Order: sequence, then structure tokens, then C-alpha cells
Amino acid sequence: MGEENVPSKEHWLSIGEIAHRSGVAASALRFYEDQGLIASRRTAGNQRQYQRSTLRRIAFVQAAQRVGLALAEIKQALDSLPEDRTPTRADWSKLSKTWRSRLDERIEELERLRDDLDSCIGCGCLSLQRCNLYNKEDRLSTRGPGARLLNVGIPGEA
Amino acid sequence: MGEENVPSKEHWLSIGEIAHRSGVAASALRFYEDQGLIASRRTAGNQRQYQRSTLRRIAFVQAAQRVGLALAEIKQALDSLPEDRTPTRADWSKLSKTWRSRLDERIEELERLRDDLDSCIGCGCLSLQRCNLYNKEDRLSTRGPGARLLNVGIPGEA
DNA sequence: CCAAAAACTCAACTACGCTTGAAGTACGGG
DNA sequence: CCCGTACTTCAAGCGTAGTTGAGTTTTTGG
Repeated sequence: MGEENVPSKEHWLSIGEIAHRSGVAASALRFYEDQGLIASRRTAGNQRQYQRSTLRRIAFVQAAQRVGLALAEIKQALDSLPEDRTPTRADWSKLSKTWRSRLDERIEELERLRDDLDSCIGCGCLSLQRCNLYNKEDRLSTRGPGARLLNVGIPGEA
Repeated sequence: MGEENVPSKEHWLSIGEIAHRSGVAASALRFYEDQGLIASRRTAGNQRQYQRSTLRRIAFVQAAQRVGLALAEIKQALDSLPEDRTPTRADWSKLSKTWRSRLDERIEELERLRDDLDSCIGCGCLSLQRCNLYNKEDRLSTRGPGARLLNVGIPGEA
């Protein structure tokens, strides 16, 4: 032990290395930088150099995308994290709670949809008589039969 | 009884009526028509007229969008339905099975993500040591520590 | 030292699902 | 008959998340 603990002056990574290790295209990395999601310093010859921790940020971005966040929101989340210390459990916990509820909502919505779908299989649907999938709030039309269809609450989707 | 069963020469709806009743903008309806999702006939003066059943198709489109299908896929689904008869239980059942598995997959993915998130709250994550959320398939890098991150399987998302 | 590989910038392009605007036509009530 | 609202087409634009390509410079290895 010892050799691995040497603080050893941060070793910077080229965009190619980051791209390879993160699986994210260099063009996307430049794009992320434009968007303020990641940062780099430059060599004398103007080439980007990244800290190792950038890989974490990228992973974070990817995870957040899977949660369904837009890059702008991800940036906000990242900005809410401490500038350049490793985020603490508390930092992380706060963020993950937001994510969690996002996920929960989305999962619930999909489950509702799935259940409605199931009941539709039974009802021989598309005939539009009292079908959950269609008639979320039937009879909204000003007069006569016909529904204002499904436009109610698709949470999380402006 | 009887009055409601009169075949009563289909009564056609203007784009404005359809827009209002479906909650979908007229511009979107024209767009859907361009995309082959819905159809209309025209008046002598070239204005669109829709059958009532178009409201069903639109509802179908909306539901499918909630399932996560792209318009092109929705068109395929619609095309697989009988031209102009009301779809039968069997037609519907076939489609809904596809949807169902899409939904199941997506729900499962989100649940996995949620569980990983939970275990992360416990692990004080972002330090990148053996975290499920990050290290889906750790140590893929050619040498040394560092992971090819999270690029594994986001099913249903090309 | 020099070629090839890798990086740089900037603008333009992609795909999706629409919206917006301009210019013109149709429909319906008074 | 006329006015206002609703409709028509077509082209262009938007937001998101990048990719692609041209032309140039830097870095790396034999």
C-alpha cells in the first residue's frame, strides 16, 4: 500500500480518452461543454483536457437522461452541486429524491396506462363507449356526444 | 327506442370542431393528415371534413404517444387496422399486446433505475466506487480504472 | 523531420412534432 | 351584399440533442 495513495498531480484526459471511456462521442462532449454541463482546461495548443471527475459528471448526465431529464434540468442539478468538491451523501440524497419522485410519477403513469390497456383488451375498445383509455373526461364537448379526449394530465410533459 | 339507431347520413365535422373536441390544434391535425394518420374529405370549397370516427383515431394517436410510440409507428399500427370498419376486439388485442410489452419494458427499466437510485442514496454515490447507477459494466476501459459508463441497453431507445 | 492521427472551430444539417405567419378563399349571419 | 370568422396552402421556424463536414492546427511516433 502507498503507491496508489500518492496524490500524483491530477492526470488529465484528452477528449478522445473521455469519449472512449464514457462511450459518449467527442462531438457530444463539446456540445455538453457548450451547454455548461462539463468543463475543460486547454493545453498550450488549445486542446481540451478533462479531469477524471468529468467522467462522473458524464455518468451523472447519462443517468439523469435515463430518468427523463432534459439537459437544461441536468445542468441545474449539476449547478446545485458543490463546484469542485466531490458531492457528499447529502448533496446526492437531495438530488436523488427529486429524481425518485420523477421516476415514481412516470412509472405510475405508465402503469395506469397499462391497466387501462388491459381493461381495453376486455372491452373490445375503439368503439369508444366508456373506455378508460379514451374517455378520461368524457362529455366535455359543448354539446352532444363526443369527448375531449385524453388531453388531461400527461404529467411531466409540457 | 329506434330514434338512436337511425343510420342518419354521417354528419361530418370541420377541422375546428375536431380540434376543439379532441383538444388537438388544427395545425397538428393538418400535420397528422400529412403524415397519413388521419384522413378527411373536402367540401366544394376545399375545406376539410372529418368523420366522427376520426376522433377515435386521434384518441388512439394520443394514447399511443403516451405509450411512447413515434408518429411513424403509430401510423403503422393504424395502417394495420381495417380501413374503415370499426376495429374488432381481435384487432385491438393484437395492437395492445405490442403496446403492453413496450410499456412493460419501459416500466421495468424505470424501476431498475429507481432501485439503483435507492441503493445510491445509501452508498453516498458519485464517488463512483461500485455504484449500480454508474457502473453497469465496470472496467470496460482498455486499461486501468474507469468505466465505460451506462451505455448498456436503454431498450426501446435507438 | 515528417506523415498520420487526433484535435480544433464554425456552420450547417438531422429528426421529431409541431407552431407560426403570410396571403388568399370560403362560409354564415345580419 | 358584406363583414368577420374560419378555413386553405406553403414555407419557414422552434426546441432538443446532438452529428457531419470543411478547413486548419496540434500532437505523436517511426
